Amino acid sequence: MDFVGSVVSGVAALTQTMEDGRTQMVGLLLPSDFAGRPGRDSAAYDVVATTDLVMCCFRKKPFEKMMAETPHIAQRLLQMTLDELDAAREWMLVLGRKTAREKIASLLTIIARRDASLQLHGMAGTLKFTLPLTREAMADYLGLTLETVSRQISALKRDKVIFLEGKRIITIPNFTRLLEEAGDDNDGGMLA
Amino acid sequence: MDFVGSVVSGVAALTQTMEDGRTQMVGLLLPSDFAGRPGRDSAAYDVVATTDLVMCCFRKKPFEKMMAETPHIAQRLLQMTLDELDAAREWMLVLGRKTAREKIASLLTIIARRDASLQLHGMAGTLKFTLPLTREAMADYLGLTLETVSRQISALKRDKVIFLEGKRIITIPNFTRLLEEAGDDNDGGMLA
DNA sequence: CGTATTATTGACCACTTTCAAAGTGAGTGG
DNA sequence: CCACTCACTTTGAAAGTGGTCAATAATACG
Repeated sequence: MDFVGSVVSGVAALTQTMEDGRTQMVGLLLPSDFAGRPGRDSAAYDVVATTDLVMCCFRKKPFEKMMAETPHIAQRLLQMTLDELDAAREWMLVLGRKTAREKIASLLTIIARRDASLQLHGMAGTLKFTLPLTREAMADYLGLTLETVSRQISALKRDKVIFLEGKRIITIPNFTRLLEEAGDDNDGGMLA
Repeated sequence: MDFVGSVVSGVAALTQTMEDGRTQMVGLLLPSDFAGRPGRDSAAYDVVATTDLVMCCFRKKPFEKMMAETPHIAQRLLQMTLDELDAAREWMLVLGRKTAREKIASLLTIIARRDASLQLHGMAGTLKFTLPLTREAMADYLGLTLETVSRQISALKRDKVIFLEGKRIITIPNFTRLLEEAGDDNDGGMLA
Protein backbone atom coordinates (compact mmCIF):
# COMPACT_ATOMS: atom_id res chain seq x y z
CA MET A 1 0.00 0.00 0.00
CA ASP A 2 1.70 3.08 -1.32
CA PHE A 3 -1.43 5.20 -1.03
CA VAL A 4 -3.61 6.79 1.52
CA GLY A 5 -7.01 8.20 0.76
CA SER A 6 -10.64 8.48 1.64
CA VAL A 7 -13.75 6.77 0.37
CA VAL A 8 -15.94 8.83 -1.93
CA SER A 9 -18.61 6.26 -2.70
CA GLY A 10 -19.01 2.53 -2.19
CA VAL A 11 -17.84 0.37 0.66
CA ALA A 12 -14.60 -1.42 1.48
CA ALA A 13 -13.72 -3.83 4.27
CA LEU A 14 -10.57 -4.40 6.28
CA THR A 15 -10.20 -8.07 7.06
CA GLN A 16 -7.86 -10.39 8.92
CA THR A 17 -7.62 -14.05 8.09
CA MET A 18 -6.29 -17.08 9.96
CA GLU A 19 -4.31 -19.84 8.25
CA ASP A 20 -7.33 -22.13 8.26
CA GLY A 21 -9.46 -19.54 6.49
CA ARG A 22 -11.51 -18.10 9.32
CA THR A 23 -11.78 -14.40 8.61
CA GLN A 24 -12.85 -11.43 10.64
CA MET A 25 -13.63 -8.00 9.34
CA VAL A 26 -11.88 -5.43 11.52
CA GLY A 27 -13.05 -2.26 9.89
CA LEU A 28 -15.68 -1.03 7.52
CA LEU A 29 -14.81 1.87 5.24
CA LEU A 30 -17.92 3.82 4.37
CA PRO A 31 -18.02 7.04 2.36
CA SER A 32 -15.98 9.78 4.07
CA ASP A 33 -13.76 7.28 5.92
CA PHE A 34 -10.01 7.48 5.64
CA ALA A 35 -7.75 4.54 4.82
CA GLY A 36 -4.04 4.05 5.14
CA ARG A 37 -1.41 4.48 7.78
CA PRO A 38 0.95 7.38 7.43
CA GLY A 39 4.36 6.45 8.76
CA ARG A 40 3.79 2.72 8.28
CA ASP A 41 4.81 0.57 5.38
CA SER A 42 3.25 -2.69 6.50
CA ALA A 43 -0.23 -3.36 5.24
CA ALA A 44 -1.53 -5.04 8.38
CA TYR A 45 -4.83 -6.14 6.85
CA ASP A 46 -6.46 -7.00 3.59
CA VAL A 47 -8.56 -4.22 2.13
CA VAL A 48 -11.33 -5.38 -0.19
CA ALA A 49 -14.07 -3.43 -1.86
CA THR A 50 -17.46 -4.99 -1.23
CA THR A 51 -19.22 -2.79 -3.75
CA ASP A 52 -18.07 -0.61 -6.64
CA LEU A 53 -15.77 1.83 -4.98
CA VAL A 54 -14.48 5.33 -5.66
CA MET A 55 -11.67 6.64 -3.52
CA CYS A 56 -9.76 9.87 -3.45
CA CYS A 57 -6.11 8.89 -3.07
CA PHE A 58 -2.76 10.49 -2.41
CA ARG A 59 0.67 8.95 -2.77
CA LYS A 60 1.90 8.24 0.70
CA LYS A 61 5.28 9.98 0.51
CA PRO A 62 4.04 13.46 -0.46
CA PHE A 63 1.20 13.09 1.99
CA GLU A 64 3.63 12.37 4.81
CA LYS A 65 5.69 15.36 3.81
CA MET A 66 2.62 17.52 3.95
CA MET A 67 1.82 16.05 7.33
CA ALA A 68 5.25 16.93 8.69
CA GLU A 69 4.93 20.49 7.43
CA THR A 70 1.37 21.13 8.51
CA PRO A 71 0.91 20.33 12.20
CA HIS A 72 -2.79 20.82 11.79
CA ILE A 73 -3.01 17.79 9.55
CA ALA A 74 -1.26 15.53 12.00
CA GLN A 75 -3.67 16.72 14.67
CA ARG A 76 -6.64 16.00 12.45
CA LEU A 77 -5.29 12.59 11.63
CA LEU A 78 -4.84 11.84 15.30
CA GLN A 79 -8.46 12.73 15.91
CA MET A 80 -9.59 10.47 13.10
CA THR A 81 -7.46 7.64 14.38
CA LEU A 82 -8.92 8.08 17.85
CA ASP A 83 -12.37 7.86 16.28
CA GLU A 84 -11.42 4.65 14.56
CA LEU A 85 -10.12 3.32 17.83
CA ASP A 86 -13.41 4.16 19.50
CA ALA A 87 -15.29 2.41 16.72
CA ALA A 88 -13.05 -0.66 17.00
CA ARG A 89 -13.61 -0.82 20.73
CA GLU A 90 -17.33 -0.44 20.44
CA TRP A 91 -17.19 -3.29 17.99
CA MET A 92 -15.28 -5.39 20.51
CA LEU A 93 -18.29 -5.14 22.81
CA VAL A 94 -20.51 -6.30 19.98
CA LEU A 95 -18.24 -9.23 19.13
CA GLY A 96 -17.60 -10.32 22.68
CA ARG A 97 -20.89 -9.86 24.43
CA LYS A 98 -23.85 -9.55 22.11
CA THR A 99 -26.15 -12.30 20.89
CA ALA A 100 -26.56 -13.03 17.18
CA ARG A 101 -29.77 -11.01 17.01
CA GLU A 102 -28.21 -8.08 18.81
CA LYS A 103 -25.21 -8.23 16.51
CA ILE A 104 -27.38 -7.95 13.40
CA ALA A 105 -29.37 -5.12 14.92
CA SER A 106 -26.13 -3.35 15.88
CA LEU A 107 -24.81 -3.56 12.33
CA LEU A 108 -28.04 -2.26 10.86
CA THR A 109 -27.91 0.58 13.37
CA ILE A 110 -24.46 1.60 12.23
CA ILE A 111 -25.28 1.44 8.56
CA ALA A 112 -28.55 3.31 9.05
CA ARG A 113 -26.79 6.08 10.94
CA ARG A 114 -24.08 6.41 8.35
CA ASP A 115 -26.58 6.44 5.55
CA ALA A 116 -28.68 9.06 7.32
CA SER A 117 -25.76 11.40 7.86
CA LEU A 118 -24.73 10.94 4.24
CA GLN A 119 -28.23 11.63 2.93
CA LEU A 120 -28.44 14.54 5.33
CA HIS A 121 -31.67 13.47 6.91
CA GLY A 122 -32.35 12.65 10.55
CA MET A 123 -33.17 9.35 12.23
CA ALA A 124 -36.84 10.09 12.84
CA GLY A 125 -39.61 8.38 10.88
CA THR A 126 -38.94 5.38 8.65
CA LEU A 127 -35.49 4.80 7.26
CA LYS A 128 -34.69 3.03 4.04
CA PHE A 129 -31.31 2.05 2.69
CA THR A 130 -29.44 -0.54 0.68
CA LEU A 131 -27.28 -3.07 2.49
CA PRO A 132 -23.80 -2.63 1.05
CA LEU A 133 -22.75 -6.11 2.24
CA THR A 134 -23.49 -9.70 1.32
CA ARG A 135 -24.66 -12.05 4.08
CA GLU A 136 -21.19 -13.51 4.13
CA ALA A 137 -19.56 -10.10 4.57
CA MET A 138 -21.99 -9.37 7.38
CA ALA A 139 -21.09 -12.69 8.97
CA ASP A 140 -17.40 -11.84 8.76
CA TYR A 141 -18.07 -8.52 10.36
CA LEU A 142 -20.16 -9.99 13.16
CA GLY A 143 -18.20 -13.12 13.97
CA LEU A 144 -21.11 -15.32 12.85
CA THR A 145 -21.79 -17.77 10.05
CA LEU A 146 -23.72 -16.61 7.05
CA GLU A 147 -26.51 -19.04 7.92
CA THR A 148 -26.97 -17.43 11.31
CA VAL A 149 -27.01 -13.98 9.71
CA SER A 150 -29.71 -15.11 7.34
CA ARG A 151 -31.78 -16.66 10.11
CA GLN A 152 -31.59 -13.59 12.33
CA ILE A 153 -32.51 -11.27 9.50
CA SER A 154 -35.50 -13.48 8.83
CA ALA A 155 -36.38 -13.34 12.50
CA LEU A 156 -36.18 -9.53 12.63
CA LYS A 157 -38.36 -9.41 9.55
CA ARG A 158 -40.85 -11.83 11.10
CA ASP A 159 -40.96 -9.63 14.21
CA LYS A 160 -41.51 -6.54 12.05
CA VAL A 161 -38.40 -4.75 13.28
CA ILE A 162 -37.29 -4.46 9.66
CA PHE A 163 -38.84 -4.89 6.22
CA LEU A 164 -37.09 -6.19 3.12
CA GLU A 165 -37.48 -5.48 -0.57
CA GLY A 166 -35.48 -8.07 -2.37
CA LYS A 167 -32.49 -9.09 -0.29
CA ARG A 168 -30.64 -5.84 0.00
CA ILE A 169 -33.09 -2.98 0.51
CA ILE A 170 -34.05 -2.51 4.13
CA THR A 171 -36.74 -0.36 5.68
CA ILE A 172 -36.74 0.43 9.38
CA PRO A 173 -40.10 1.70 10.57
CA ASN A 174 -38.96 2.46 14.10
CA PHE A 175 -35.33 3.17 14.76
CA THR A 176 -35.76 3.21 18.53
CA ARG A 177 -37.09 -0.33 18.36
CA LEU A 178 -33.99 -1.34 16.41
CA LEU A 179 -31.77 0.24 19.05
CA GLU A 180 -33.53 -1.79 21.72
CA GLU A 181 -32.92 -4.93 19.72
CA ALA A 182 -29.24 -3.97 19.51
CA GLY A 183 -29.04 -3.82 23.28
CA ASP A 184 -28.13 -0.15 22.92
CA ASP A 185 -31.10 1.12 24.83
CA ASN A 186 -29.51 4.48 24.88
CA ASP A 187 -29.95 6.29 21.60
CA GLY A 188 -26.96 8.53 22.13
CA GLY A 189 -29.01 11.59 21.31
CA MET A 190 -28.73 10.81 17.60
CA LEU A 191 -32.47 11.04 16.92
CA ALA A 192 -32.13 14.71 15.89
CA MET B 1 -10.41 12.33 33.16
CA ASP B 2 -8.27 15.42 33.41
CA PHE B 3 -5.03 13.44 33.08
CA VAL B 4 -3.04 11.55 30.58
CA GLY B 5 -0.16 9.30 31.51
CA SER B 6 1.60 6.02 31.13
CA VAL B 7 1.67 2.90 33.24
CA VAL B 8 4.83 2.38 35.28
CA SER B 9 3.89 -0.83 37.05
CA GLY B 10 0.73 -2.84 37.53
CA VAL B 11 -2.14 -3.38 35.15
CA ALA B 12 -5.31 -1.48 34.31
CA ALA B 13 -8.24 -2.37 32.10
CA LEU B 14 -10.47 -0.32 29.82
CA THR B 15 -13.99 -1.69 29.93
CA GLN B 16 -17.35 -1.03 28.35
CA THR B 17 -20.57 -2.11 30.02
CA MET B 18 -24.12 -2.63 28.76
CA GLU B 19 -27.17 -1.61 30.77
CA ASP B 20 -27.82 -5.19 31.79
CA GLY B 21 -24.32 -5.59 33.19
CA ARG B 22 -22.56 -7.49 30.43
CA THR B 23 -19.08 -6.06 30.24
CA GLN B 24 -16.29 -6.28 27.72
CA MET B 25 -12.72 -5.25 28.27
CA VAL B 26 -11.60 -3.20 25.26
CA GLY B 27 -8.02 -2.52 26.23
CA LEU B 28 -5.39 -3.76 28.61
CA LEU B 29 -2.90 -1.24 29.94
CA LEU B 30 0.37 -2.95 30.77
CA PRO B 31 3.55 -1.23 31.94
CA SER B 32 4.75 1.29 29.31
CA ASP B 33 1.28 1.74 27.81
CA PHE B 34 -0.21 5.18 27.45
CA ALA B 35 -3.69 6.17 28.63
CA GLY B 36 -5.81 9.16 27.87
CA ARG B 37 -7.05 11.01 24.83
CA PRO B 38 -5.48 14.33 24.10
CA GLY B 39 -8.02 16.62 22.52
CA ARG B 40 -10.99 14.76 23.96
CA ASP B 41 -12.87 15.47 27.13
CA SER B 42 -15.21 12.51 27.10
CA ALA B 43 -14.03 9.45 28.98
CA ALA B 44 -15.43 6.86 26.60
CA TYR B 45 -14.66 3.88 28.81
CA ASP B 46 -14.19 2.89 32.40
CA VAL B 47 -10.58 2.55 33.43
CA VAL B 48 -10.01 0.23 36.36
CA ALA B 49 -6.80 -0.98 37.94
CA THR B 50 -6.73 -4.76 38.21
CA THR B 51 -3.61 -4.80 40.38
CA ASP B 52 -1.76 -2.21 42.43
CA LEU B 53 -0.91 0.43 39.89
CA VAL B 54 1.68 3.16 39.50
CA MET B 55 1.22 5.65 36.71
CA CYS B 56 3.20 8.63 35.52
CA CYS B 57 0.62 11.34 34.85
CA PHE B 58 0.43 14.79 33.29
CA ARG B 59 -2.40 17.26 33.47
CA LYS B 60 -4.10 17.19 30.15
CA LYS B 61 -4.08 20.92 29.40
CA PRO B 62 -0.30 21.49 29.66
CA PHE B 63 0.24 18.22 27.82
CA GLU B 64 -1.91 19.39 24.93
CA LYS B 65 -0.06 22.67 24.87
CA MET B 66 3.22 20.80 24.64
CA MET B 67 1.74 18.69 21.86
CA ALA B 68 0.74 21.73 19.86
CA GLU B 69 4.21 23.20 20.22
CA THR B 70 6.20 20.06 19.57
CA PRO B 71 5.13 18.41 16.31
CA HIS B 72 7.31 15.46 17.16
CA ILE B 73 5.08 14.58 20.09
CA ALA B 74 1.93 14.60 18.02
CA GLN B 75 3.66 12.29 15.54
CA ARG B 76 4.70 9.94 18.30
CA LEU B 77 1.22 9.94 19.71
CA LEU B 78 -0.22 9.10 16.31
CA GLN B 79 2.13 6.14 16.06
CA MET B 80 1.08 4.92 19.49
CA THR B 81 -2.56 5.30 18.62
CA LEU B 82 -2.05 3.34 15.42
CA ASP B 83 -0.43 0.61 17.52
CA GLU B 84 -3.43 0.56 19.80
CA LEU B 85 -5.68 0.35 16.79
CA ASP B 86 -3.70 -2.62 15.50
CA ALA B 87 -3.98 -4.29 18.89
CA ALA B 88 -7.72 -3.63 19.03
CA ARG B 89 -8.18 -5.12 15.58
CA GLU B 90 -6.13 -8.17 16.35
CA TRP B 91 -8.35 -8.59 19.37
CA MET B 92 -11.44 -8.39 17.17
CA LEU B 93 -10.21 -11.48 15.38
CA VAL B 94 -9.80 -13.22 18.72
CA LEU B 95 -13.26 -12.22 19.90
CA GLY B 96 -15.04 -12.97 16.66
CA ARG B 97 -13.43 -16.12 15.39
CA LYS B 98 -11.46 -18.03 17.99
CA THR B 99 -12.63 -20.87 20.22
CA ALA B 100 -12.49 -20.59 23.99
CA ARG B 101 -9.24 -22.56 24.12
CA GLU B 102 -7.66 -20.41 21.43
CA LYS B 103 -8.79 -17.28 23.21
CA ILE B 104 -7.08 -18.31 26.44
CA ALA B 105 -3.92 -19.26 24.58
CA SER B 106 -3.98 -15.93 22.74
CA LEU B 107 -4.23 -13.99 25.98
CA LEU B 108 -1.37 -15.94 27.54
CA THR B 109 0.67 -15.26 24.42
CA ILE B 110 0.18 -11.52 24.74
CA ILE B 111 0.97 -11.42 28.42
CA ALA B 112 4.01 -13.63 27.96
CA ARG B 113 5.36 -11.40 25.20
CA ARG B 114 4.81 -8.26 27.20
CA ASP B 115 6.41 -9.77 30.24
CA ALA B 116 9.38 -10.96 28.21
CA SER B 117 10.03 -7.55 26.69
CA LEU B 118 9.72 -5.98 30.10
CA GLN B 119 12.12 -8.43 31.71
CA LEU B 120 14.42 -8.02 28.71
CA HIS B 121 14.68 -11.66 27.94
CA GLY B 122 13.69 -13.48 24.77
CA MET B 123 10.92 -15.98 24.13
CA ALA B 124 13.15 -19.04 23.92
CA GLY B 125 13.20 -21.72 26.64
CA THR B 126 10.63 -21.80 29.41
CA LEU B 127 8.77 -18.66 30.35
CA LYS B 128 7.35 -17.90 33.75
CA PHE B 129 5.15 -15.00 34.78
CA THR B 130 2.36 -13.94 37.06
CA LEU B 131 -1.13 -13.51 35.65
CA PRO B 132 -2.12 -9.93 36.39
CA LEU B 133 -5.83 -10.73 35.97
CA THR B 134 -8.50 -12.65 37.86
CA ARG B 135 -10.45 -15.30 35.98
CA GLU B 136 -13.33 -12.87 35.77
CA ALA B 137 -11.15 -10.15 34.23
CA MET B 138 -9.84 -12.68 31.73
CA ALA B 139 -13.41 -13.64 30.90
CA ASP B 140 -14.31 -9.99 30.33
CA TYR B 141 -11.34 -9.61 28.05
CA LEU B 142 -12.13 -12.73 26.07
CA GLY B 143 -15.88 -12.50 25.80
CA LEU B 144 -16.32 -15.68 27.83
CA THR B 145 -17.74 -16.62 31.21
CA LEU B 146 -15.36 -17.08 34.09
CA GLU B 147 -16.33 -20.75 34.30
CA THR B 148 -15.26 -21.33 30.72
CA VAL B 149 -11.98 -19.55 31.41
CA SER B 150 -11.36 -21.79 34.37
CA ARG B 151 -12.20 -24.94 32.43
CA GLN B 152 -9.95 -24.05 29.52
CA ILE B 153 -7.05 -23.21 31.78
CA SER B 154 -7.52 -26.58 33.44
CA ALA B 155 -7.56 -28.20 30.02
CA LEU B 156 -4.33 -26.49 28.91
CA LYS B 157 -2.77 -27.60 32.16
CA ARG B 158 -3.99 -31.17 31.66
CA ASP B 159 -2.48 -31.12 28.17
CA LYS B 160 0.81 -29.80 29.54
CA VAL B 161 0.77 -26.65 27.44
CA ILE B 162 1.06 -24.65 30.65
CA PHE B 163 1.93 -25.33 34.29
CA LEU B 164 0.49 -23.57 37.30
CA GLU B 165 1.88 -22.70 40.72
CA GLY B 166 -1.03 -21.58 42.80
CA LYS B 167 -3.62 -19.88 40.63
CA ARG B 168 -1.64 -17.02 39.24
CA ILE B 169 1.91 -18.11 38.40
CA ILE B 170 2.19 -19.65 34.96
CA THR B 171 5.05 -21.51 33.35
CA ILE B 172 5.17 -22.08 29.61
CA PRO B 173 7.63 -24.82 28.65
CA ASN B 174 7.22 -24.37 24.92
CA PHE B 175 6.08 -21.04 23.56
CA THR B 176 5.72 -22.34 20.02
CA ARG B 177 3.25 -24.90 21.28
CA LEU B 178 1.25 -22.14 22.92
CA LEU B 179 1.21 -20.19 19.66
CA GLU B 180 -0.17 -23.21 17.88
CA GLU B 181 -2.90 -23.49 20.48
CA ALA B 182 -3.69 -19.83 19.91
CA GLY B 183 -4.24 -20.52 16.22
CA ASP B 184 -1.35 -18.12 15.53
CA ASP B 185 0.83 -20.66 13.84
CA ASN B 186 3.02 -17.84 12.72
CA ASP B 187 5.34 -16.70 15.52
CA GLY B 188 5.85 -13.25 14.03
CA GLY B 189 9.61 -13.59 14.34
CA MET B 190 9.41 -12.81 18.05
CA LEU B 191 11.45 -15.80 19.18
CA ALA B 192 14.68 -13.75 19.18
C1' DC C 1 -32.75 -20.43 -20.94
C1' DG C 2 -29.01 -22.49 -18.19
C1' DT C 3 -25.45 -21.84 -15.01
C1' DA C 4 -23.29 -19.63 -11.07
C1' DT C 5 -23.64 -16.96 -7.17
C1' DT C 6 -26.11 -15.57 -3.18
C1' DA C 7 -29.63 -16.50 0.17
C1' DT C 8 -32.99 -19.29 2.86
C1' DT C 9 -34.40 -23.08 5.59
C1' DG C 10 -34.16 -27.50 8.13
C1' DA C 11 -32.18 -31.15 11.13
C1' DC C 12 -28.75 -32.30 14.04
C1' DC C 13 -24.80 -31.50 16.92
C1' DA C 14 -21.03 -29.16 19.62
C1' DC C 15 -19.48 -25.74 22.36
C1' DT C 16 -20.29 -22.41 25.66
C1' DT C 17 -23.38 -20.81 29.13
C1' DT C 18 -26.16 -21.26 33.16
C1' DC C 19 -27.06 -22.80 37.54
C1' DA C 20 -25.40 -25.04 41.47
C1' DA C 21 -22.17 -26.89 44.74
C1' DA C 22 -17.86 -27.52 46.63
C1' DG C 23 -12.82 -26.41 47.04
C1' DT C 24 -8.81 -23.25 47.94
C1' DG C 25 -6.33 -19.73 50.18
C1' DA C 26 -5.35 -15.29 52.26
C1' DG C 27 -6.42 -12.30 55.91
C1' DT C 28 -8.81 -11.30 60.40
C1' DG C 29 -9.98 -11.56 65.01
C1' DG C 30 -10.65 -14.38 68.95
C1' DC D 1 -2.27 -20.19 66.69
C1' DC D 2 -6.40 -21.55 64.90
C1' DA D 3 -10.91 -21.12 63.16
C1' DC D 4 -13.69 -18.23 60.46
C1' DT D 5 -14.85 -15.56 56.63
C1' DC D 6 -14.73 -13.80 52.16
C1' DA D 7 -13.17 -13.68 47.58
C1' DC D 8 -11.70 -16.36 44.05
C1' DT D 9 -11.60 -20.68 41.65
C1' DT D 10 -12.81 -25.28 40.20
C1' DT D 11 -15.97 -28.73 38.76
C1' DG D 12 -20.39 -30.92 37.42
C1' DA D 13 -24.91 -31.44 35.05
C1' DA D 14 -28.33 -29.56 32.18
C1' DA D 15 -29.80 -26.26 28.81
C1' DG D 16 -29.40 -23.23 24.93
C1' DT D 17 -27.27 -20.68 21.21
C1' DG D 18 -25.01 -20.76 17.24
C1' DG D 19 -22.46 -23.94 14.00
C1' DT D 20 -22.30 -27.62 10.51
C1' DC D 21 -23.97 -30.06 6.80
C1' DA D 22 -27.25 -30.44 3.28
C1' DA D 23 -31.05 -29.38 0.35
C1' DT D 24 -33.77 -25.87 -1.88
C1' DA D 25 -34.82 -21.19 -3.60
C1' DA D 26 -34.00 -16.85 -5.64
C1' DT D 27 -31.29 -13.75 -8.36
C1' DA D 28 -27.85 -12.28 -11.65
C1' DC D 29 -25.49 -13.06 -15.83
C1' DG D 30 -23.87 -14.98 -19.91
